[in-house]
Amino acid sequence: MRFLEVSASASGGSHPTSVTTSTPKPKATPHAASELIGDRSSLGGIAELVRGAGAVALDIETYGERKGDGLDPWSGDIRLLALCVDGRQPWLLDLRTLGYDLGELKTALESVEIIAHNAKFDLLWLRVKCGLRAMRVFCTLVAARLLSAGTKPGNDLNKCLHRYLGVPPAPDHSRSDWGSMFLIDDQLAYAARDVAHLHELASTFWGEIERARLDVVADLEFALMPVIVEMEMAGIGVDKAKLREIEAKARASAASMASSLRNELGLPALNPSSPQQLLKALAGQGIEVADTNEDTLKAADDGKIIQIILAFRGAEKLAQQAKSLIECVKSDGRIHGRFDPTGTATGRFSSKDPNLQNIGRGELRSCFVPGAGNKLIVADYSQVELRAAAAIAGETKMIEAYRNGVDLHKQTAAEVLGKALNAVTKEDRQISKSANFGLLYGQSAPGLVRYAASSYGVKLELDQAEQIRRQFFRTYGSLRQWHGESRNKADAGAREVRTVMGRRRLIPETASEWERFTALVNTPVQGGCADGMKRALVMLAERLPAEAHLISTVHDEVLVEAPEVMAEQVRLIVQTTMVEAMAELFPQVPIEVEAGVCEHWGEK
DNA sequence: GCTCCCAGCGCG
DNA sequence: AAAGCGCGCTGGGAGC
Repeated sequence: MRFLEVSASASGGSHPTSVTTSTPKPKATPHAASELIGDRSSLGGIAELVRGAGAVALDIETYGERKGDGLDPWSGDIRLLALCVDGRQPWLLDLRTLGYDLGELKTALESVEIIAHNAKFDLLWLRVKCGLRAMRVFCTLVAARLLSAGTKPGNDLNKCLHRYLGVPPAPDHSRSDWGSMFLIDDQLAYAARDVAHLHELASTFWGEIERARLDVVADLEFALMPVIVEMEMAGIGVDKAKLREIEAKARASAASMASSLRNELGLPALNPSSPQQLLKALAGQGIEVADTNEDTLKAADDGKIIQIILAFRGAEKLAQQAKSLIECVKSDGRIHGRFDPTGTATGRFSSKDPNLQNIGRGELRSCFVPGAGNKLIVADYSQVELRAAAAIAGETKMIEAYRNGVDLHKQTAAEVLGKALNAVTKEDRQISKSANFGLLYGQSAPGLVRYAASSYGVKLELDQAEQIRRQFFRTYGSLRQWHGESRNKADAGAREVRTVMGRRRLIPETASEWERFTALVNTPVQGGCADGMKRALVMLAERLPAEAHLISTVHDEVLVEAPEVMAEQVRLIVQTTMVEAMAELFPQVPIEVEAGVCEHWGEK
């Protein structure tokens, strides 16, 4: 199958670590003797040995003022670069003495496979500080996560070394002071130990990956890693002044809502951000509710207080998000959020610092803008999870609709409500939209009522919802059959589920039958689409002109920044590449991508 | 003063 | 009997 070849050029298809079993294993000796290298004349020799080895284990230690958890290459510095080729003692390079120009060593590192635990972290720093562009990567953290997806065994290096190689845990010095004039022996021993076992760990992992038939998806993840490093380094431009305006406005609005709330309730000390206090205050007004979340409040709407509470929350959330975005802007005026391709159980990305995958769809998105002379290309898959589900279940009725260019939500409305296609109202379509997305993953009738209300503002009676649900599965019989099979597997105690690419999610022994069922129907769809998106990103990195950059991705959406003069050309590349990448995983169903050239993210 | 968990909510 | 899934961030509040 062609999709097996996606990473061929990037990761080489074969891993040196997997064929080194004939060469002597690294001697896991103590490393107290490791000394710091601060002399540039050593770099050439090290480069030569690295080049000859074909693969090098790598780890860095960083320092600088950290806000909260974070330390990033735009405010911090690399102190130590630890390298190790198989069978030799590690080298500890003092970059504070050597500087960031690695000379021949840079090109050597770019020509070999780099083995690291959480390689994306190290590679981002080395990319920003030293200009290093890794070509081939083996990340032992990614391997560990692919093997353990769906469970939480703890995948930090200590735990992996212990679990897979039986190496006893050692004290963690990663957060010690790496900026001081002299590093103590414990620090050096720690840095050396971390890289010393990586060849053996990678070799063991590759065996496990192949045994679990996760090699295809591992190759994809490894090929993706340098692409994500480039994306994080590029970052995304923001209009800071506009963000400040939004924050100020939202904050003022929240304050005014809060005070009118205190007035209405006669509670001058009320903190409307406290669900506890709110619950009590509402009870005082005769409004008895189980909790204060949005759906519950809407259901108990008195026409006055509830409205103010919701308005307060909306304004508060907006102010918060704007504020945290402003704080995330680095010295280059851009936001360099983190994307974690193996941050979820299903294979989707997670995103943090800031989370760029939950930015409100309102005015906030218009603050994300291209740099001078550039445009944004904003592209997203159209209803991709529904298409994937149709392909997986073999639901010809849906597939035919897509092939014929029929509006699927409208068709579902017509079928489910027993109307003619041209008699379907806007509200009918909205109901069907929530049915399509919710029922797909096992949503019940009461769940459908809630979902329709909160996501689409559609009021639905329970018996209506039950009717819709029945009719939905009567219409889409193959979908019902797929659910039935999944139900049977769940009842039989299924312990894993896979995407078409072979990505695996383990189902814990302790999972209930219901949890098994939802994992069984959800993962192939969500994870399968994630696989397709990741293939698209790798292919895009190869196809985009050098002046264009991937800058963000949100599950089914991609943002690219490109010079205005080539924006249209880039738009076309993005669109066709995304379609191609996904279609190869789900060839049964047409895949569609909408892509536009935009002045800001909110423009769609 | 710090750490941890929960409720609530933003997105796909 | 009843049940959509997947995330990260924030403030409140409890506990140390």
